[in-house]
Amino acid sequence: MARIGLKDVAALAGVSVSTVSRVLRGIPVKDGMAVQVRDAAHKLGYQPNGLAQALRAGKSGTLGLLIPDISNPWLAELASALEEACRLSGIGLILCNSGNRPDQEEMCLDLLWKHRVDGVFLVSVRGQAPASLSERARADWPVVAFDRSYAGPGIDVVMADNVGGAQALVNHLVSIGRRNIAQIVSGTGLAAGIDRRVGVDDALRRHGLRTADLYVGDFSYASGLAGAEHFIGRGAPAIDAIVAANDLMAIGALRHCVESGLEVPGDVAIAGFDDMSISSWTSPSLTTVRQDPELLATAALDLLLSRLDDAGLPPRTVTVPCTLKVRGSTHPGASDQP
Amino acid sequence: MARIGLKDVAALAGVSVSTVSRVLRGIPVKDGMAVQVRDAAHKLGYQPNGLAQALRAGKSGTLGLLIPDISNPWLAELASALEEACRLSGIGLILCNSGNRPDQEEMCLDLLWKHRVDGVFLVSVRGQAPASLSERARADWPVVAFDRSYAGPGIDVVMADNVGGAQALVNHLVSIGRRNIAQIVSGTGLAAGIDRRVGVDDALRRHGLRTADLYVGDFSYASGLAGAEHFIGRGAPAIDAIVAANDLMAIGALRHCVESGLEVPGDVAIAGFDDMSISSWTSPSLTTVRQDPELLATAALDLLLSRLDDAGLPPRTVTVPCTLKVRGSTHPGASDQP
DNA sequence: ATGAAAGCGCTAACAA
DNA sequence: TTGTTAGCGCTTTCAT
Repeated sequence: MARIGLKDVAALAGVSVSTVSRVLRGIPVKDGMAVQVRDAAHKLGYQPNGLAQALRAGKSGTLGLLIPDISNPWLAELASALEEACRLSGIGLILCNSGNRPDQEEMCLDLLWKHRVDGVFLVSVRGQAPASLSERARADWPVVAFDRSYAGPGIDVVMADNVGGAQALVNHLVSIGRRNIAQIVSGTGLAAGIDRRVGVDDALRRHGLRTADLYVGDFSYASGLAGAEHFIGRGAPAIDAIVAANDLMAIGALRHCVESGLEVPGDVAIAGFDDMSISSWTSPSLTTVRQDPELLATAALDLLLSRLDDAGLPPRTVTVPCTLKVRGSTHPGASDQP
Repeated sequence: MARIGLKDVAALAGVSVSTVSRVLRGIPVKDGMAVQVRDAAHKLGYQPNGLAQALRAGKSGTLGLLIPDISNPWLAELASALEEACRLSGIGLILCNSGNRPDQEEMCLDLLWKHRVDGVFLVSVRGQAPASLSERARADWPVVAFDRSYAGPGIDVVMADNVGGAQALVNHLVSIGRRNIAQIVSGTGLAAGIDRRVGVDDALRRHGLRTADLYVGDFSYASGLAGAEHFIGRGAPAIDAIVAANDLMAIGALRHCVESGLEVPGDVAIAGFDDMSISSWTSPSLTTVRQDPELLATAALDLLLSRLDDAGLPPRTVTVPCTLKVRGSTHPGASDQP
């Protein structure tokens, strides 16, 4: 059974394909003609072939999003926000997940390219542009990256104010009397991790303090668990606060502390970065720095749409502010704030 | 700057487009020709147009996945598993997220259809097939649904053994002495929720028990929180266990109990269904029934691939077994099992 | 207002 | 072995 095309509809309606095309595209035709054609189309269950349309038009009308790990709740929230922003603009969004594998990231870019998405939102695995991206750039493929280290010709960047957020967080910890602050940083090359560390170090310095202890994680729950174990594993902890470079690690650290019988925040305060919905589900709930997915998403979409309009635009970088969310893991009374 | 096509490569290499096409497709040509052509292609930065290829071939070589909520960690894990399974088979997978809105679900199906994915994995918002699906089915669009209520012509179904899993869970609770078991069920029309309730009710009956109390949720964390509040809100709880239809609700219930100062599992045991990675991050970690994403994913892919091979296959339903995961929320000693 | 025809970029059947 | 050509299904001049 062959697919139904414009031709079939035209035959049934007794007109030419161009007339059918016009009717379907809303271009004026003789009265009565429209209904007749639409009728035939409906009778045949006609569905336009988007491939042919896109091939003809030279664009697909959909955007792509590539994320490294769909199981990371914050990335899932960012994806949701982008999806929603695109929906409001009447644009389709398709998602690809690279599972944290650089090679798979290339494959996903190829897949999106193959489907000729008009532009790509890129959250990358590493702090280094995928090799194939420079080829694409040559072909004017608009890309918005969520990592400043990608900034380059034809690539716009949206990022949270990681440095400022981290500073605000440290100021908070100091204000509640913490002086021995340990850090769980990220060993991945991602700019977000680097900037957060810079922010923390900087703020500590301003308070005349230094990082009490350091653990290098990888943004995962497991590494947060390991980090806390490293800090408090042997005897009474010499630290009174742990700052993790993201919430996943903070939640891991929190769990280790709680399971070890420590009081949080009494013995040790714990804070993360991102603010995912699950971050307020812990007991105590997690103090964190929120990087708002909606804000990032709308900024990213604006960037992409404007570049779609004018490919000659210079590379731009937009920085979105963060918000400190004080909750139970640093402030006993604030246990249930959203 | 025009896009580079086969024609341009052909011109540069001084051959015809078909020769270029052959070289790129690995079809034997005269020695030396291949390198020369490949060279030209590389020099021009040629990238094949997947749209044209797919249009020509009548298929895109990629599959689609439509999920209702990317922020649901279990769905994210299912998506990962499908992605991985497809990757191993050398097939591309693109994802769409309907954000739990039925209208958006239709739009996503349209989007996937527009991109002419060769088949679709569908996790639906409701226990009712999207209207547009029946149109597609007419056009031989292979669909694998993760909900038995979608079973129909041209639609295969993969599901976990929800009834069996729920029964095993109740047997466990009874074996540890619980007799007053409350249920947080799901009010959505999804078959999974219905089946789990059937399994629980059935197992209770076999033990000569009945549901001690019931709350109707919606598979969300918030509704789990509300459910537990409903059960234990007023005075001492008359129940000694809570079974939720999924982990998200169980985690909500767990948090409410812990925050209320109850001992878990001492005062009340809590169990869920699904087994997401975050389910073992709670304190105590959550007893649950695992429906394995890998198992479901490989079964679903098998179904889809076989139907791609032979569209005439009758509708099939595959049921995958579940595994009881006993952890700290029902069994104090089991706190850290994976 | 409508139809014929060119062509988007590619592959495959057919010729040479 | 290689080139020519006819479409895949659609939109869009260009004639009519």
